[in-house]
Amino acid sequence: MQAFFNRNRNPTADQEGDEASSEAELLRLESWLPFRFFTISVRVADLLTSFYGPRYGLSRAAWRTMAIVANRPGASAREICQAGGLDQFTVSRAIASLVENGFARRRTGKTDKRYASIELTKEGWSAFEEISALSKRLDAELTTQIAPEEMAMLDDVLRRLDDASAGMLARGWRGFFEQRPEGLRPNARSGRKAKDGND
Amino acid sequence: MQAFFNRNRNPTADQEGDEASSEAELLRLESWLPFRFFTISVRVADLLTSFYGPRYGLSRAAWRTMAIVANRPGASAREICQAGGLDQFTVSRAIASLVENGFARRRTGKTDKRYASIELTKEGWSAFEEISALSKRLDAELTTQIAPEEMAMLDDVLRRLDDASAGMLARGWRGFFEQRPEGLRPNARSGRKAKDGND
DNA sequence: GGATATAATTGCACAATGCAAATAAAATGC
DNA sequence: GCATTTTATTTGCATTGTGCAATTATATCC
Repeated sequence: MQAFFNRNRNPTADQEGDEASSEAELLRLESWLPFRFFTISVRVADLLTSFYGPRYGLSRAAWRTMAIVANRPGASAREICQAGGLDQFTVSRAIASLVENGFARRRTGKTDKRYASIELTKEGWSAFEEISALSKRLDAELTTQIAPEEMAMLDDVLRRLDDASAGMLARGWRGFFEQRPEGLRPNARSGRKAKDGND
Repeated sequence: MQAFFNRNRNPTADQEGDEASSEAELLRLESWLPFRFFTISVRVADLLTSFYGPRYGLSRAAWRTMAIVANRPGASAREICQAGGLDQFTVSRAIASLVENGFARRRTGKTDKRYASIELTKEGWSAFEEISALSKRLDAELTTQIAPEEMAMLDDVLRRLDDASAGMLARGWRGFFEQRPEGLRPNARSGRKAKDGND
C-alpha cells in the first residue's frame, strides 16, 4: 500500500525542508475535518429534504430561506443572503418560489422601497413548524451522542471554527501558498504555469 | 420579536405534553448543529474549489473521486461511491472526466471484468499532491483553533455523530415521527394528507 | 437633477442531478 | 450448459440548479 504513495516524487525533495510531497502528508479524505463535517451535515440535510421535498415541494434553498425568515421576520433578501450563506440570485428565486407556493409574503420596505421585507404566511409558519419539529428531532438524536461537557466544548470549538473558516474564505487560497514568510514553502511555487481563480 | 413566534398556534396544544409548537422549539438555523457543520465545511470546500477548479478544471465530484482513488488505488467505481458518499452516476461521470483529462486511468478488473479499477496517472498524483498540500494547510489552520484535548474529544464526537447520522439516514424520516412508543408524539400525526418521499 | 450606488429580479447559457434504460459480465438454478 | 437473475457500470434525457450579465427600481450624492 505504501508503494502507492511513493510515486512521482523527486528523491531530493525532502532535503529542502519540504513536507508537502512526503507520503505522510497526502490527504486522507475521510479523516479530513471539513469532509467529516460535510458528511454528517449532508446526511442530515438529505434526510430532512426527503421529508419536506415531497411534502411541501420545497427546494433546499427554499427551506433554508424559510428557516431564516422564520428567525428574522421581515428580513430583506440581502439579510437572508448573509444569514444563510446563499447568493442573491438563489435567495431571490427561493423567495419567489415560497411566495408562489403561499408560504411567504413579500412587501416592499416602508422607508426604503428597494428592500423586500419577507415574512411567512400562516401556511408558511405551519410548514416551518412541522419541518422544525423534525429538524429538532434529528438534532436531538445527534445530541444524545454527546455528553453535556462535550457539547459545551463542541459549541465552543465550532464557534472558533466558524470564525476561522470565514476568515480563511475571505483571505482566499493564495494566502495559504504565498504570504508565508516563515519558510514553510510547499512544493507549489507561487508562479505556476496555469491560470488560477480568485482573481 | 417574540410575537412572531406565537402565531398559528392552538392555545390548547401545550396541554397535551406537546413541545413541537411551542416557540422555544422552533428551529434556529444558525445554532442547528448540522447547519453549523455545513457552513464550516462548505466554506473550506469553496476555498479549495476556487483553487483546483480554475487550475485543473476539476469539478467537486472529480476532486472527491480523485482523493478517494489516491487513498485506495485500484478502487472500483462502487468502492468510490461508498467511500465518498457519491452516487454511482456522479462517480461514473467523475471518473470519465478524470480519465479524459489525463488524471486517472481505468482498467477492467482482472478476475471480475465488471469492475473498473481506477488509479491515478503521474499527472493525477501530481495534481493530487498539490491540492493535498492546500487541503492540509486549510486543515492546519482550522486545527490551530483547537487544543489537543479538544481535538481528541472532537474526533471522538465526530466518530459518534458519523455513526449516528448514517443510522438516521438509513432509518428514514418516518422513524422520527412514527415509531415512538414512549408518548413523545409531535403535532404531526402519522397519517397526514400528502404524499411523502422515502417510499 | 444627473451621476452613482444599492437592492432585487430576470434571462440565458451551462453544469449538475436523478432516473430509466442499456450494456456487459458474473453468479445461480435447474 | 443455458436461461435467469444479479451486479457493475455507463449513457441518454429531462429536470433542476448556478453563475453571470443585463435590467429595473429606488435611493443617495454632489
